Amino acid sequence: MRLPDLADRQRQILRAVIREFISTAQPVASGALVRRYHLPVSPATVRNELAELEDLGLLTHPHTSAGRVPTDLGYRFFIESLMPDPELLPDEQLTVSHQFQQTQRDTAQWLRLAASTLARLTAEASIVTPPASTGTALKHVDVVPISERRVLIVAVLEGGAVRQQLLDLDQPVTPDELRVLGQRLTDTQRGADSATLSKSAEAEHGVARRIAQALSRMLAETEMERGHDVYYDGIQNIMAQPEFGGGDPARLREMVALLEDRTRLAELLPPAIGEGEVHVAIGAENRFEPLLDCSLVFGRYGGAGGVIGYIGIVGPRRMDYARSIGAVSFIGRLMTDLVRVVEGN
Amino acid sequence: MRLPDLADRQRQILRAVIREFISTAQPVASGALVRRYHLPVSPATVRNELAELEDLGLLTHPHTSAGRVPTDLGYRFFIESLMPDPELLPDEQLTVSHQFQQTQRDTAQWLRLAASTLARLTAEASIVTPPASTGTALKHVDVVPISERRVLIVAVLEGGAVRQQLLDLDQPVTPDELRVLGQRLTDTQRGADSATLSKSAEAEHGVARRIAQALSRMLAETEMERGHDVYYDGIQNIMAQPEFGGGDPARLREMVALLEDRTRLAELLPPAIGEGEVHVAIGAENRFEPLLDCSLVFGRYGGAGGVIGYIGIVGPRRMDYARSIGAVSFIGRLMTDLVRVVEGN
DNA sequence: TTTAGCACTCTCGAGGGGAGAGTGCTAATT
DNA sequence: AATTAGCACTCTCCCCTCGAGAGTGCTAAA
Repeated sequence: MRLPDLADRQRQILRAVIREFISTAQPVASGALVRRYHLPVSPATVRNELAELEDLGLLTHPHTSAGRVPTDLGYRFFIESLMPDPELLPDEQLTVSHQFQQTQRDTAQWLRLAASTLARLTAEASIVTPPASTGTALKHVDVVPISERRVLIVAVLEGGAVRQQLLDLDQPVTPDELRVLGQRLTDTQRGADSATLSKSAEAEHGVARRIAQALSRMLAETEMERGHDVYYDGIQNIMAQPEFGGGDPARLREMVALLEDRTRLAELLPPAIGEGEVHVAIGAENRFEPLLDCSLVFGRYGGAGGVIGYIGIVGPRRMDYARSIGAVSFIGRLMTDLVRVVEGN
Repeated sequence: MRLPDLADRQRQILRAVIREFISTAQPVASGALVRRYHLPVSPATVRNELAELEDLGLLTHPHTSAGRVPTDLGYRFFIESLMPDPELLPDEQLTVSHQFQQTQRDTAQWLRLAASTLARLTAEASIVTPPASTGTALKHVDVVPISERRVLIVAVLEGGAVRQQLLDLDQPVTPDELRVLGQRLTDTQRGADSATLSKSAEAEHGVARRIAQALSRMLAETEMERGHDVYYDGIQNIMAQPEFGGGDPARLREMVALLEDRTRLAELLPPAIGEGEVHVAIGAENRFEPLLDCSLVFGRYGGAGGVIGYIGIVGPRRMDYARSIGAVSFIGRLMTDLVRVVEGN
């Protein structure tokens, strides 16, 4: 749908309506508009303009004698050409950066922090997926003795993720043997995916074979698992929104169910986002029925080494898009930097 | 408060009231009781008994012409002496055990699985804390080269947890040197806590010192952090409960806020639970105001090596206590086994 | 001790204004 | 031609009432 051209005054009025509705959650009346935005015209004039904006499909009426409410198209217009600069304030950026630097350099913690920061900044619910390399390749293997016949296999993946698994052996092995074995596997299997490893395992014997097989399984699970450990936070924020609190509690429950179901959650992500872009899906643009009254603001992070993840927020359509886009964009850049550091370049 | 003695018929009626209220969420009437539980007496007789149970403090009246509702004491009595065997069904136990065995042997995954299983089994919200050893002692150190001047320190702790951290070095180091260094640190520092390590670090020089300091910091953060990565699941379940859906949405929001705030969440846990016990806090027995209408069912797992964690569920007072206790107890035993396996004995 | 009968109480939902808010239209004004 | 004042009209929301229904407590009989 092409966005219409608007006269200056109409743009000004549309912007005011959306601002007002975002902050009050109530249909906006012509009188209130004149009063609060000091428009140099009378309510009657504003009403005429509002009627025209409605004809253009940018606003609606809940009922005859109610104020105006933005439509999906109205929000879209706002985002495309009325919205203020969405960048976060410099001191906010600084504070957030600091928090990330102070956190232990551990991927899981960064993801948790990203989710909670995003939720706090925007006062919406946030979603963060772990960085997943398209290949999930092996980077380093370590075999740690736990007891005489039990070892802990630690695999470091390209994306910086660390996977570990216990393995019971059928014969005792010395720590030295294990160290050598880990070294050899690291040297020969660096960059392998689960299929390659599975093939290599057949050329091995005894303990080495068991371990190679275990590694292959670990990689396979990691490859499958992408999207299964999504981080989310700020459910309380969407519960605080008047449109959900006052309305149908079942609808709200479905939304939370969607967030809690990690397998469905992955499908929420828009099919393809370019690097550094932020994608906004408003209301009915979403595929999921429980989210018809919601908007998603999503971004992608990472990218250089094929390792990417998604971050985003979910909130009511009536959301502060400038702030949301600014926060998603900023945290996305931060996460991209972190992924680069972990990747080591 | 001491629990009163009851005649057989009163016990039977109290049990029926609680069962009925648990399944319908509506005040229970004398007539319905007679009809549905085939009591061999008339509603009038039941009414007399109900009045007496009310005098004993086990039931209440929302208003004059409403049915009976259990009090906290009533639930307590039910749990202590009316409840059926809380053990899960054998085939349920089998299914759950299987799921745990099929999962990758990784602590974080187990915790996630425990939380989601608990939520699914009980249809309530679940909380699971990671196993935390009282000492958080070091078990194994590995230093993985990432690039010429950047290493990944991997520390395996007694509880089976694996912590990793990136470190930038001021001089290049070869992979062989790192392997030797990791080996030496593992040998000399096994069992150390953050304070011990910090002292040892002062005796080291150059790269080894930097790494020992980093290790100390990692341990310190892990020691502090206990309770900061609590797992929870099943928020949608409590949202589906009629007492919350129909009532005050703000109350529900506060509950979710409590669950999402990991620092406060840790305080929820009852001060001391014995090994294998399951503790039930009903309604007003909770310290937190938003949970006055809720019950907690909590258990402890682990224990042998001083490594313990907590699992539990949160739901409305009107909860299927037998099932909840059975589920918490069973998953607790499962987790205890897993911790023992990870500890290696 | 149990039970039938009955008056009494309380909730809940439907129905009925009245107040208030806001629009759309028309006609006057700039 | 654009703007505005004035006004009728519409729709929601809240409060009130009232009757139906459910369930109890009490009394007196079995």
